Amino acid sequence: MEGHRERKKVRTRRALLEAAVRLFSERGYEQTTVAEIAAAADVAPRTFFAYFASKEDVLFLHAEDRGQAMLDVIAGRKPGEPLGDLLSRMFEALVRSMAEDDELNFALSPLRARLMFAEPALRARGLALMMEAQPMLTEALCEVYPELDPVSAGAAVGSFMGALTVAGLIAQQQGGSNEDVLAAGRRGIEIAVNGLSSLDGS
Amino acid sequence: MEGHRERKKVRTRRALLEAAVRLFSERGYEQTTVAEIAAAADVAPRTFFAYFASKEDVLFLHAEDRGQAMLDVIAGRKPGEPLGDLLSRMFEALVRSMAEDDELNFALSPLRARLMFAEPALRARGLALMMEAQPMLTEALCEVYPELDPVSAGAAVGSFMGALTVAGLIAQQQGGSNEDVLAAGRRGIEIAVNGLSSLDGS
DNA sequence: TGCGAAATTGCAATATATGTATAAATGCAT
DNA sequence: ATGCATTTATACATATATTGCAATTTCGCA
Repeated sequence: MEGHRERKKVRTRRALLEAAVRLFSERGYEQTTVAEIAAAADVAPRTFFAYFASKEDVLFLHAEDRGQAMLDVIAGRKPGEPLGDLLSRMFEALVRSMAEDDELNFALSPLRARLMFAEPALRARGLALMMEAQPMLTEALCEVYPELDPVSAGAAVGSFMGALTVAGLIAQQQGGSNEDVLAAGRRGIEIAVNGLSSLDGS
Repeated sequence: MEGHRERKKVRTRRALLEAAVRLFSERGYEQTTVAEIAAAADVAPRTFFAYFASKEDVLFLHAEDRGQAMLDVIAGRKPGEPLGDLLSRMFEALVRSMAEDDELNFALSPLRARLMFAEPALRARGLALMMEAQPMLTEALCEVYPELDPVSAGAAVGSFMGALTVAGLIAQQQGGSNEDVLAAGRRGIEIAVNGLSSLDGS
């Protein structure tokens, strides 16, 4: 990866990324144009699209890595490990992967979280990414739980991801901190594992 | 609703709708432009946006009605009714609402399902609509289950919707018929209600 | 018939995104 | 170092969605 060329590419990418994040922070996502990002990074507007497929993509880097992190956990199911345990481990791996996420050293995650809450376009994109991952997770799950039919495996993945996502979303909407959101996610997992019926008699 | 004016508006809306659906079927969603839809409906391109807020909107009519149908079921919780029973009734109401959905008489749902499977933009939109509804459902649930904290209620909604959605999605990806998809959704509900742990010992 | 409201339209403008061709920068072999 | 090949950056052009505004047409009704 040595060479002037590679280093310059990294520098340009970083410049675009920093410019985008700064402008998004200052003026909001919709109010920032690709042309402005390019200008702030001192490149031509067209060049932006050589580095990022779309304006949204700036905020969703390494999404595949996170999917892969989840798949890895599933593939490493311990013998006889119950579904809930495995999926809980998967969640913790996801959190860890997100914490290490930042391509560069400044914190992208908080901004993304803030913007995803405010900008419908970004919320939709985040959801879509998560949803697209679920059939893959389902397939992986079927392989390590051969007794599971695909529909049931899909239901398991959907129930799990849905519970932790919406629980986290509610916590965030109530003004919770990152830790609160995380705790809500874990609470969601618990409920998904034990079933909704476990909420009745409490 | 009498009057030449109203009738003409309905006719124009219908013409746009039919043209859009036909063109989407023939060439796909991305390959169809708003200008073409307008031309096929014999109106000016600008007029399209007087009837539909966006190109996507053509395929997501009455989404609020379906959300309302679900909210109505929640608000009508029978005394002491368990969470799972209520949510199952909600699902059946949703299915019924979707069956009655078509604004006009031709079947929009199968096309929408097919296109949502093929076109990422539409998939994202459908997901977003569903996700946006979940906090509302959560709030409604909290009102009729006062002992439920918001995060748990959110987890319940998310688990439920996630399970039925992904189970249905998997069934569809496996080439299932509409009935198969519906059955998968019910199976997903069952799993969400009983909990993922119920899948272990089977 | 003619007035006022509503619908339709045309035109302009902005933004994302993509294709294409050209120019510039860079790596490499000689 | 020089020249060639490859990559990168850029300028230009284009397609499309979407919105604002003004003009115009159409319609309902007094």
